[in-house]
Amino acid sequence: MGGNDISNGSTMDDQDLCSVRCIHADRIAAARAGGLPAEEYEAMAALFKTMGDPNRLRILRALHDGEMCVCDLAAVLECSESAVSHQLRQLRQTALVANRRQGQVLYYRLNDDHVHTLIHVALEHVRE
Amino acid sequence: MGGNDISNGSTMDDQDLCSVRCIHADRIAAARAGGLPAEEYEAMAALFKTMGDPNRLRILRALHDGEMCVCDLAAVLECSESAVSHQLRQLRQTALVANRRQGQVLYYRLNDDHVHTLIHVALEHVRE
DNA sequence: CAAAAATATGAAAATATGTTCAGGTAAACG
DNA sequence: CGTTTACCTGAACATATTTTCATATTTTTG
Repeated sequence: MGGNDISNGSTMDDQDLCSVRCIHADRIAAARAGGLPAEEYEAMAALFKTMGDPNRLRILRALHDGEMCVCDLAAVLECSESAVSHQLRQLRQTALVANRRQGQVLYYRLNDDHVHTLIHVALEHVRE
Repeated sequence: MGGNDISNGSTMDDQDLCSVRCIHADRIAAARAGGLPAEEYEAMAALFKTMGDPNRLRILRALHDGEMCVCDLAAVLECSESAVSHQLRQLRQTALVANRRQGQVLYYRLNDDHVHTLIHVALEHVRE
């Protein structure tokens, strides 16, 4: 931590704010160059974080079969409607679900096919 | 909440622990029947939760180009090696990364192709 | 074999997340 | 038009997560 310089053995066209010990400067530079913009990491993290809860996954799986209203989902998950509503908000904010009003009832549905794919791949990974 | 019975209009072969208001008993029963075992929701949630952090996503993206050691990753993420090590443990526990020892250095790599697919689909979703 | 280097680990502190509780909207229906 | 029904929202509490700091472990090197 004593201001140790990096063991630079190649070109570093990016800014070299590397104030810690470095072994492979080339790969570090490459990884920095190939990195995504910060907003995309944030947006993807928000998406995955939203899917990182068993109850929200249950909601998504239930909606896979067709649209459902809030109290239906509460019944499926066996929890309060308020809890479901809070979770649906997160799912809405990450564009995983959308809703449609019919009279007093709001019907929720999956927003697109990405959800199916994500759950399918995750299941494959988990089951191996 | 006063012990209201469900508006049952179809067969409910499962146990009916539905003590809350229900509108569409058919869909509730269907969703319950089509549900996955609890462990699979838990495992998938653990997977997505692990991917639900910008820094861990940066690690995964960096490893996409090839294996890296801990201090390299710390340099890329511009954070402490201890923090990286803690995050790598989570990534190991969800089988997203694996490592290989060469002398003093541990080289980390992506464990399988699921990671690529998940990140690819998530990016698509986020960018639309 | 002792010292150095790379990484792992445990505990503590700061922050984030999920649920419940108690109201608050918006639409329908008498 | 007021009441009912379905849903939303904010605050508060409990729990989980992330980072830092100090220390342990593992492998090389002199």
